[in-house]
Amino acid sequence: MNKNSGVPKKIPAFAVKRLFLYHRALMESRGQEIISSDELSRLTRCSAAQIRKDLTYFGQFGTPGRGYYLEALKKHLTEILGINQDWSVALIGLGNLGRALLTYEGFKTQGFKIAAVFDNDPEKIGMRYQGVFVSDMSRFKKIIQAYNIKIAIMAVPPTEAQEIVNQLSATGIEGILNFVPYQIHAPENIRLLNIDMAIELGLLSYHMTHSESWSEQSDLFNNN
Amino acid sequence: MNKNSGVPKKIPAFAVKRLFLYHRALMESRGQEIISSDELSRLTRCSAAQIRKDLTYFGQFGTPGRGYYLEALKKHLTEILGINQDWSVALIGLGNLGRALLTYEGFKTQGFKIAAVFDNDPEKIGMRYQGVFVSDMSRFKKIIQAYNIKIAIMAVPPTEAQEIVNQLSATGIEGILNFVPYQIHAPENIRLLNIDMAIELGLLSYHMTHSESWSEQSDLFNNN
DNA sequence: ACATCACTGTGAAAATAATCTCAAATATGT
DNA sequence: ACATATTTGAGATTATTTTCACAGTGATGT
Repeated sequence: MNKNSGVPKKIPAFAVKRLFLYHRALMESRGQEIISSDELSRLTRCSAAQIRKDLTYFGQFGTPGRGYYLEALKKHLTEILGINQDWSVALIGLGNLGRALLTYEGFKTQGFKIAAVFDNDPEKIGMRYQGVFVSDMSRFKKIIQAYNIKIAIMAVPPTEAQEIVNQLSATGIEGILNFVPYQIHAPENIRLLNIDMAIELGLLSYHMTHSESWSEQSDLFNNN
Repeated sequence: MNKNSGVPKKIPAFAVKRLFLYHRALMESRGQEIISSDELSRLTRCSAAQIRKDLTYFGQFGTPGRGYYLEALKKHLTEILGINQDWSVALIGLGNLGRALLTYEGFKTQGFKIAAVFDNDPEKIGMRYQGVFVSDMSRFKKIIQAYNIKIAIMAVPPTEAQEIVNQLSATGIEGILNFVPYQIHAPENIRLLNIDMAIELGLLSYHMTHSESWSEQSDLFNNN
């Protein structure tokens, strides 16, 4: 029926997130030709059945009686998740968090490269950090289009965030990874994904004090 | 039936996460006595019905025909989420990300205070950063117990992460907010919550290139 | 006092996601 | 060539979460 025929219709949002987890676990695995869903289950703490089902949303990659060929599966996941292609991203805001994100190794390994940095501090504009030139925010459009940037990482003070998102709308940016702990409203043409570290910490503490009423295998704790 | 009778049995994990969102939106609201689920819906992009249902997991806070008294609801959420109490947390790893987390304002506003910092760089040990003393990791137990710390934020190199988690097990730490992009296995007595910034970025790019096959109102994008 | 309006709280229905099961497929050993 | 052991793939089942729809409730105006 659905043997690799393009992209199937309904893929659970969570399945994709888990696929990234599987991918990472596979990348950490070395020196074996084959890996079974059961082994991968132990590595990721996802059930073997779930792993198999998640994979079948995208095709048939396994060999019954054997398992999955490690390198082949890595390759498939890399393609499915789009990690094979490189992305140029813009970093907006070069405060403490911004500087940390600029040097963050994790982005590079997934093909993300910070190609442009924006700030509105005159002291920083014109400087280079980690080899990347810092531009004034008034030059958003020109630079984002010049580098064909589709994704922005936002780490600015809360008061500035909404205005920046509004401005980004006209630049060709299609997605924003937002670290600003403030409720932002994104225009239609932009996808906004929030990482709120304070909320995560709050969630952890809530969970610690209320573990009884919370299913042990909560998604929040397995898939994040 | 279940009128404030302690904590109800089954609360969806996501409901709690959304409660944090509601709380933040309320904190950003000023100058009105009452707010309706409909107004809060516009602020948070969660449906009004969902807001009402989420709230009723914890009690009845509204007034039919009116809405919710803003200050009273803030207070209730603050209590439910445990934001009224202060938490001392430990920061492990004082690299670029660690330093950014040390100065992150978002934690403070939710009652989290970084009371101890650990690193194994001799250059940093013994120094003060942001007024907090940096200790050697060999002194985990003593310091964590002295400050009655229950939560650790981990931002160390991937190779060290698992070993540190193993060590934390004996210190009284009950929860870890992990920023290390590596599959960590936590012992029974520790709750591990991962924030993988690279995966989030990957998820965003996947979503951008596959928006058709993805429900617009995906949880991953609304509740994070 | 009564009618009207507005909005909550909640059971029921729908949608979504996870788990269970097992037939089918493949390798391995005899 | 056949029996056995293993593991996938996927339909069926179960569980969970969200949405729907409206009865019930408090406020307001006449």
